[in-house]
Amino acid sequence: MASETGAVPAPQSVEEFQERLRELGPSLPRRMRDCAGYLERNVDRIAVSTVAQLAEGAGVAPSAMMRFCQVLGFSGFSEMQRMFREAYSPGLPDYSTRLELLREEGRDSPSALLAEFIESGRSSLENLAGSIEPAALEAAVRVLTGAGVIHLAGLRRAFPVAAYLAYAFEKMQIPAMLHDQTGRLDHRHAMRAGDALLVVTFAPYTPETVAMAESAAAAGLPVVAITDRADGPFARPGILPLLVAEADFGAFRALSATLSLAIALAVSVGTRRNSA
Amino acid sequence: MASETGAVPAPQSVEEFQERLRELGPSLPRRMRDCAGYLERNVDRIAVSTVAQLAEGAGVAPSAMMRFCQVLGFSGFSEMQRMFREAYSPGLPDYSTRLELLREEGRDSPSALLAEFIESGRSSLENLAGSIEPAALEAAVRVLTGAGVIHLAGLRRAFPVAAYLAYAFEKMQIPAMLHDQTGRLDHRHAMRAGDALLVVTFAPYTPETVAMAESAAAAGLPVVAITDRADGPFARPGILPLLVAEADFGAFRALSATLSLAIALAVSVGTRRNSA
DNA sequence: CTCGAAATGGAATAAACATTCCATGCGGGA
DNA sequence: TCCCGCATGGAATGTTTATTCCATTTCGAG
Repeated sequence: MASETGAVPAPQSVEEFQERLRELGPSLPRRMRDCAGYLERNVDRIAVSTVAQLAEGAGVAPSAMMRFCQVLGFSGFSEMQRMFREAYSPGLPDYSTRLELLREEGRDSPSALLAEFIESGRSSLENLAGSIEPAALEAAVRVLTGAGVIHLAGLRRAFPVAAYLAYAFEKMQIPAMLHDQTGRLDHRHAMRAGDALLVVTFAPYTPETVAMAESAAAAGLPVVAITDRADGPFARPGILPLLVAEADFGAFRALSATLSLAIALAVSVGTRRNSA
Repeated sequence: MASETGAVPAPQSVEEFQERLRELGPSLPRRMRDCAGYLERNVDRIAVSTVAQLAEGAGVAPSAMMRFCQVLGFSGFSEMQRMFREAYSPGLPDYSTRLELLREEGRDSPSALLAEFIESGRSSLENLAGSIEPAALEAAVRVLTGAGVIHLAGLRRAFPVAAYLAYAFEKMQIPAMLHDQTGRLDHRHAMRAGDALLVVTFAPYTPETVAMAESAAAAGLPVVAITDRADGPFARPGILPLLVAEADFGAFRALSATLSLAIALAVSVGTRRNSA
């Protein structure tokens, strides 16, 4: 019985586990597929649940869940759970403890404030991971890769993002121009056919930035907009919105998610252009 | 037996739990103190361990660990563990699954790249939470709160941070000046007695920024430096370094931690100045 | 429609586990 | 020094949980 088809070697890590789930997902009988689906969507619960709880969540009998573990190559549920319990630490090992300690410095202390910004940054990042549309991102990269000069616009609190994009493009030797309104100079006529515009702006939108996006779109240039609302002034043809919901604390936000998105966009474009 | 001293109400959340641990830590018998100490340092393992495992880790008998749970106000270990297992979800519900999905778009896809930046951002934030010195932060806030004009310097990849600080201070109506080197104009003589300088720079340091910090320090102005290495040019009297280790992915970093620190600093200063 | 193989759910069994109880040890006060 | 009371560890117990087995159902091929 050693060389049977079912004698698979059993996943050694959470990554292998997820891979296995998806690779044999479709070829499985119905109840097994229910198990696979539920576990895939609730990997994080495996370490802290009983067979019965997971089975109920998946809508199957406990024995079905058991058999599923064995199909995956484990000797049983316990062995599988052991793997998850051991791999459990890296998540937030003493992260919340650290935050706790920072907060304890006092209600209005700088440390407590920092803890809040760290926390909102973290939740913004998680949110971004779940809400970004890979297809939209891919489309944006394609548009910018094909452009002659990439024009960058972003003012007020969006300015740091635009500035960082300008730095990154320059580093990668990609033609880009930052429209920073120095001297109130409006360089919109620097945008020529074949160029593209990348704007960054959040509600309430800065009029100058919106105007620039509209004039570019009217001229037929492709426009990519990093923004925070789907119903803003960028819901019109010719403009490709990339949504990022940044959690703010008080009147300010830490821009973690926005900058991550921006830099990923820039590096993708850079990689693709320089390898062509 | 309702009004006995030992009839404590039992913690309802992880925070309350930690608080309770610390408040009755010193007053406990030896073995109980061992339990408290070990649990405090391994809060994250409680949800995924058995009594026996925790007891062994703490170097006590299982029954001692049991009694400790009851001292805390729980009916037993199971009740305590239930609390931790339930409180466990909010952290990363399907966060790692989302990242996994993003990565699967393809090795060099924009989504996969974004996932990497999100991940390094998150780890930078966690790192910052653990490495920041509340005392140093407090000192920096005090220095900047007492200053006349706050001068801001940061070029190249540090420029977005300096720019965001300038935006935040302006919003809060705090006198600040961004030294952005437009027109190669060096405004260092705008720094007068009573002012302070806040610089942002990372290794390899931009010479202009370093020079500005040195000239300010030489003139006796207080200088706060947001930077990434303790052994840089800011290891000298008169300069207060705030260290932030930003994980970078490839040649770029997402600046999440740096910006969080910067904005926390700015808001702290703003709050304190405007309430005075 | 019929047969056979695979799948399924539920009940029975076995293992792991939490919890309690009690005998023993240890330290502090008289 | 002796005694009392609390603290402690280990064994016994009862409960929860995993696991296996088997009767029944479902599905697909002929």
